[in-house]
Amino acid sequence: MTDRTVTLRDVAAQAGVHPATASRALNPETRLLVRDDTARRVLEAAEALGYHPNPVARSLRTRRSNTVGVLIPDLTNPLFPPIVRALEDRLAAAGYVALIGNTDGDGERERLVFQQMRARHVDGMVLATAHLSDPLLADAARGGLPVVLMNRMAQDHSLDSVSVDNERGMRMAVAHLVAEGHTRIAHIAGPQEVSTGLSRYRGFMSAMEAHGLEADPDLIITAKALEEAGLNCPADLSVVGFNDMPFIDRLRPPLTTIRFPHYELGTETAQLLLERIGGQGGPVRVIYLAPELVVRGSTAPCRRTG
Amino acid sequence: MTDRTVTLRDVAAQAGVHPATASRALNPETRLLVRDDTARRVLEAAEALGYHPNPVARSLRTRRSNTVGVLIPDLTNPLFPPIVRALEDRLAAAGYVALIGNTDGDGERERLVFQQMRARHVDGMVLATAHLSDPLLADAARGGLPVVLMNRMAQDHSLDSVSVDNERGMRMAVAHLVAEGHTRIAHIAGPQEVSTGLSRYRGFMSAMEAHGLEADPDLIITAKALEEAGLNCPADLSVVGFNDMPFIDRLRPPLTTIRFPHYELGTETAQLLLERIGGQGGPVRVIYLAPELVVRGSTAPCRRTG
DNA sequence: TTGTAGGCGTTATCAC
DNA sequence: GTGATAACGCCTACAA
Repeated sequence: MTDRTVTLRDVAAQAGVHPATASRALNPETRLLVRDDTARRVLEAAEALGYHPNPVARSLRTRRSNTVGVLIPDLTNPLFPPIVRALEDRLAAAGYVALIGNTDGDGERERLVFQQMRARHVDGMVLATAHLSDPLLADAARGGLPVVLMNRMAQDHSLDSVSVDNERGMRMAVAHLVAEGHTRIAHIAGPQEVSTGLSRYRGFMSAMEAHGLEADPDLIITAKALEEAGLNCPADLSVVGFNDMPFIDRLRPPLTTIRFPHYELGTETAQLLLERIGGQGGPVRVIYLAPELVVRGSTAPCRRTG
Repeated sequence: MTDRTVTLRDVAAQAGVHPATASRALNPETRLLVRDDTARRVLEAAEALGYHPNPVARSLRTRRSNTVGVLIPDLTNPLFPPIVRALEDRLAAAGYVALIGNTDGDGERERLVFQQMRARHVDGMVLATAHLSDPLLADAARGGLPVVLMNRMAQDHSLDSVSVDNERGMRMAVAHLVAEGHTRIAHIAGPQEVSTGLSRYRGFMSAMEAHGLEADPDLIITAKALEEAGLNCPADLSVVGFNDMPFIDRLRPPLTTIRFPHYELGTETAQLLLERIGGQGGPVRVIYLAPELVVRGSTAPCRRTG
């Protein structure tokens, strides 16, 4: 039993048919073109020889790599592991593998990695990076490469995207605080150049307005170091965080958060991309996933009100 | 400017040479076989046409995929993102990409994913999974597929491996507690079937012995729910954790931990694998990476002693 | 229903 | 130094 890799010819020879016939028998899509017992013979031969089709040869022929590129800023950002895990699970179920590229938010690296992945002939791309230049995207679209944006949207809604609903999440946070009797509500804002930061700001402002509260400009803060200012949470103030994470319930006090369905974000993205790769057309889809409010110890009724 | 993919023939035609010559000129390894100005002409033509070699065709011909399989239990285990990130960084620098497979510690899935990756003709494998059957490993070895174990070792040291030194880490933990005056030291043990659990147990026992302390069997515990038993840390007892993590310094009290160099674990593993893929022989290498003690608030001098 | 033939894009082995 | 040729393993018109 030598270890030479067994090829389609070997299977065909063993089954006493032509390689073309063996190919047809082995491929579920074309099996019906071949007589039943012939097919069976081929299948048996393949099994007996331990035949595995060479995906490289197949790719060269079919011009599909069963491979998908995924661009993220940084895998060690705790946001991404569940997303990537979900992507890989869903893709694997469809016979695809993901090539992960970390860009660290560097536009130049994004460009580079994007092109390397195109060079590797990925069948589609998932983009979770913020700065990717639109020329590149337009280029990909023109070349017919399916692209799905993840947790990020095209300004003009010109591309498929799957995101969590940051604006809605922020409204839930504000509503919760209002329900606890709070009226002086601050917003510690993230960078406004990326869509998540902007959505949250928008959500904050619209929620404040909806509740008839004034958003004090002095309470829209960009730094993040006020816990140590001698204030006690939740006695002196309530805090709602974004993005639930492991261990965040072990802080003192446990942090009330808006939890986003990150795993599902990956699943939905993969699903949409697979449909596009499969040739499914249709209008651009912009999908939002709803967040959830997880109430813990960092929020409490307002003392002045309660 | 039609969008047909530009191939080597196109470049050759443009440069007025034979495709074989163009190939030689384009490949750094063989460029010296071609006359300088010819090479330059080819390079210019390639540049002008925006030529990118087709890696699939190249793989088919050279039987190398520039691809590496990585089997881990679960990417969402916070241990793995830095490791995987490091692997990908180092591999990317060498022109390789990683295919990640999550196995959830399920032996059957491990087998399956392993074989799928072989079928995809990966050039090497990184295995961070515990249960992989040795027949499979032997099979891979026999087939000449480079394999490096990560954070796991072959019992008989028959395979390359890179691990953090759990035993040493445990000895550091015990030594720290002893230095604080503690003598009644418990060990909350992980599963003993995997090498990490066993190494830590061994380290614990040897350290206790080295310090002339008796390891009370009642204090070797496998469950993990004793913090809520009305004990105050660090007043009533000191605690040392394993595996430093984000946010673990925000617990109350901040957890003293043994920190392992996870990023470096990935880097070293990738490095070793790349060398093996590159045909570098030599004896089996078993590499250990040293841990570090990070003292925080969860350990304090023993009251009885101090 | 099955066989024939050609090509996917590249590189390796010959010649010249 | 360069060109011709074949082959990597597979798929798919087309012909029989």
